[in-house]
Amino acid sequence: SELPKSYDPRDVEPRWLEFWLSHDLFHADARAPKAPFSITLPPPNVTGSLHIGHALGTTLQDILIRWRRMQGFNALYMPGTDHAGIATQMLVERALQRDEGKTRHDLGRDAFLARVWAWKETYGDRIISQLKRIGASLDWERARFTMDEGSSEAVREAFVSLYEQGLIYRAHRLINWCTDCFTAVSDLEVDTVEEPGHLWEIHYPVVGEPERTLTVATTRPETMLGDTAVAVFPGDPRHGDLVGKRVRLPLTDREIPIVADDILVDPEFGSGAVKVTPGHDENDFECGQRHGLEMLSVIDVHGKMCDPAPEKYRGMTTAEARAAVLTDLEAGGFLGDTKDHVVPRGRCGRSNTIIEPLLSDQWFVRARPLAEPAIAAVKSKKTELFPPTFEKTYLHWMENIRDWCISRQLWWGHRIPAWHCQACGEITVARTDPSACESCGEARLVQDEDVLDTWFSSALWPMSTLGWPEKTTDLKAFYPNSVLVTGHDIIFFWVARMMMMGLHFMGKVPFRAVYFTPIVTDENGDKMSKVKGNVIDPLDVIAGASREKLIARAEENGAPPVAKKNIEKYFPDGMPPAGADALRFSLAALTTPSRTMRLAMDRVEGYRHFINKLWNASRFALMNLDGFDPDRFAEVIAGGLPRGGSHPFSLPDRWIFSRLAQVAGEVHDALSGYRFADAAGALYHFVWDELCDWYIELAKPALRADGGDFDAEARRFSTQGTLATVLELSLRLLHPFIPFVSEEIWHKLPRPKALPESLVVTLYPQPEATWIDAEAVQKMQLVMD
RNA sequence: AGGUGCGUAGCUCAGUGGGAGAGCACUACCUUGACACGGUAGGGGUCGGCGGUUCAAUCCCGCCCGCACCUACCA
Repeated sequence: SELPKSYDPRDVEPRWLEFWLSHDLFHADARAPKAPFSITLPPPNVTGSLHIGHALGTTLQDILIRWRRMQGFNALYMPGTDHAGIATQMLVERALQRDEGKTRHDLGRDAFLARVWAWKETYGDRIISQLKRIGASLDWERARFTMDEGSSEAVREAFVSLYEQGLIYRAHRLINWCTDCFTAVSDLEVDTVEEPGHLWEIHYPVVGEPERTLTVATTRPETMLGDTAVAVFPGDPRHGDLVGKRVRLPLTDREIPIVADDILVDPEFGSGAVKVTPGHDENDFECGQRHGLEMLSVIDVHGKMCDPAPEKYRGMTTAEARAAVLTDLEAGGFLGDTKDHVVPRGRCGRSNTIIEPLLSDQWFVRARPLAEPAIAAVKSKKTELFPPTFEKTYLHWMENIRDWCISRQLWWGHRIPAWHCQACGEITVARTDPSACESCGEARLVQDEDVLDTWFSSALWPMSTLGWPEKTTDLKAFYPNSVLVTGHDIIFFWVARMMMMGLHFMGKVPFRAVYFTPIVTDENGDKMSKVKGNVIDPLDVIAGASREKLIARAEENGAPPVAKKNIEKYFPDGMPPAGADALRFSLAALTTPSRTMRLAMDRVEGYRHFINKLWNASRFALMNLDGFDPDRFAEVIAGGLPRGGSHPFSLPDRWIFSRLAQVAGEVHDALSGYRFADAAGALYHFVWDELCDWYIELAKPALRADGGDFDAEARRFSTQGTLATVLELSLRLLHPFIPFVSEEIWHKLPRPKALPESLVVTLYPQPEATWIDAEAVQKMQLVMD
C-alpha cells in the first residue's frame, strides 16, 4: 500500500492514541520482575487547561518514560491533578457571583464545597484529555487527585505526626494577609516589587522636654497610629540621652517609649530614629519582641483602620487613612520634609493586591529541622539537580529557610485536623475525629475552620500517589521516583518541600534527580500569560488555528490590544496544523540547559518538515521492498554483518549500520544526561543528512537492478535489508520523541514477525558494537568529501 | 542591596583551550520516478567592550557595559 505523498497527522495521531490505550500499553505492574523507572507528572491544576509549559514538561517526561520502557524498565508515569486551593476557589466564587450574584457566604460552607466538587467533576478532566492528545504515556488507571481519599489520609497523617513531633505549631504572629483573597499566604506567595513612593518625616514631641522633638521617617505614615515605640541607634550622640524617655504620639493620646536597637536602626539613614509598629511590619515585630513592646493591630483583615486607632480614622482604608493622617499631622505642625522614595512593597502573587502584614493565629511548619537533611541530600548528590547551577539556588534558600505558614482562611482544601475545646480552649490534634478534648475531656469541640496550603498536599505527592502512609508494593517498587521534571519557578514551592517531607517520612529522597525545564516565553522573551494575551496553546500548534481564532481567544481572555497586534505580526496566516509529533520534537530539540525557551514557530515548521522527510524516506523504502523477506534478513545479520560470501554488504551498507550504532550511543548518552536537544539533533541529522541524503541516494542503483543476475539479486537483497532494518531501527530510536508517526510507519514496514504489537514495547536499539566499522566510515567520508 | 544566568550569522539559539556551527530567513540554479514540507551550490559573524593567564582565548580569570530572572527586614 502506497503512502500519501505528504504526511498528515490529523487522522493518524488519534488512531494510535486509541490503540495504545485500548491495548493497556502504559500500565506498570509493581510486581513485574523488571528494574523500576518512575516519573510523577507534576499534577496540573484541576481547573486548568493545557499550556505550552505543560506540553514541554510532559513531552520531556514522556520521552524519558518511553525510552526507559523500551529499554525494558518497569516504567511508571504517574498521573494526577491538584485541587489548587485558592485558584480553584476563586474561580468558582467568580462564577457564582457572575451567574447568581451570590458569595460563598450566601451558600454556606457545605453548599459551596458541593459547588466546587461539581465544578471539579465538570472541568477536572479537560487537561487530562489534552495530555493524552500530545501522547503522554501516563498510567491512567492510577490517576489521583490531591483531595481524594488516599491523599487526604496522607495529609492527615503527615499533619498529625509533624504536630506530635513539634514540627507543626500554632502561633499568634505577624503573617502576610491578602485582603482580596481574604487569607494568610506564605512568604513565597508574596512578590516584592519596588514602587515609587514617598518618605515622610514626622516630629514626635519628647515628653518632659517641651522644646524637643524626635524626628522619624516613614513610607507608611498611617501605621504611626499603631506605633508602640521609637527606636534609635545605641550611643548615637544625636539622641542617645533620650533612651528610656518617652515621646507623645501625635494624633493619639498615647505616650510610647524610646528604645535603643542596633538591628532595626541604621544610623546612616534618615534622622537615625525609627518608628516601631510591631503589629504591621516584620522588622518592627522582631524589634518589639526584643524589647517586649506592646503589639497593636490598627489595620483589620479588610485592610481598614480599626479599634486601637483613634475613632476618627476607623473604617478608613489605609489609603484614606494615609491622606487623613498626613493632613492632620500637617495641621498639628508635626510633619517635616517629604521626599520621593522607592519603596519595596509586597503584593499578593495571585491577586496583585498589596499584602498587609497582620497579627494573626496561624499554623506553621518548623522548617529548619526538616531542611537539614534536604540540604545534605543535595550536597551528597542523593538527589542530583540538572542543570547543576540550580544547586546554589536550592541550597541558598534551604539554608535561610523560615517557618512555613500553612493555614489558609479558605474553604476548598484539606481541613486542618485540629479541634478547639469550647470549655478549656485547648487544641486536640488527632488522626481520627476526636469526641472529647484530650486535655479536659469536654465533649464540645469545634474543628479549626482553616484549610491547609495547597502545597502541603503537593509536598507529599510522590509518596501519597504510591499509597503512603500504607506500606504498599507500589511504594516499595517506585519510591524514590527516578527523576522529577518540572519548572524552576516552583523549586521552593514544591521541589524543596517534597525533599523535606520525603526525607522526613520515608527516610529517603523522593527522587534521584531533578531536571528543571526552561520556562517557555513568547517571541519577545516575555513569560507567557493569559492576561498579556501572548499564550500559545499547544493544541493550536497541533491542530492548527486561523488568525481569527487566535485573536478571538486572546480577546476572550481579556488580553490588551497589543496582543492582537502581536498575533497579526507573528501569525499573519494563523498556525498551520503541525501535529503532536512536530510539537514534541520541537520542544525536545529546543530544550537546552537554559532558563528560558522561546518557542519559535519557524522551528516547529522546520521539524514538521523533518517528519515529512522521514515519511517520504519510508515511502521510498516501501516502494522498493517488493519481495523482501525481513525474517531471512534478520537471520543473515544475526551474528553481525557478514563480509563477502553470498551476502555482499556494500560500503554504504556497512557505513550506515555503523553510523546507526554510533547514533544509538549518542542518543543514549544524551538522554542519560538530560541533554534533550543533543538527542533530538543527533537523530535529526542522522535521518536527514546521512540516511536520506547519502544512503538512499546510493542505494537507488542497487534497488533498481533488474532480476536474473545473481550478483545483482544479492546486492538488491542486502540493500533492501539494510534500508528496511536501518529505517526500522531509526523509528525505534525516534519513537520516544515522535510516537505517533513512528508507530504509523513502523506498522507499514516489513519487519521480523517476532516483534511486539507496538513500538511502545519494542526494544530500544543499543549501540551494536559489531556494526561499528571505522574503515567504512572513513572511506565513506572520502566519498562524501 | 545581594545572588544567578545571559550577550555567538538578519531572526531564534547550540557549542568548544587550537578548524566558528544549526534551524529559519537570504542569493543562484534545478518541477530529477521518495520528498518543492524537496535538491545542489553559495553569501553572511573583530563569538558585547577592555585588560590578564597561555605557545594558543569565542571558551579560563578580572573589570566594565547592556539584558533577564531570583532572593531580601532598610525605615
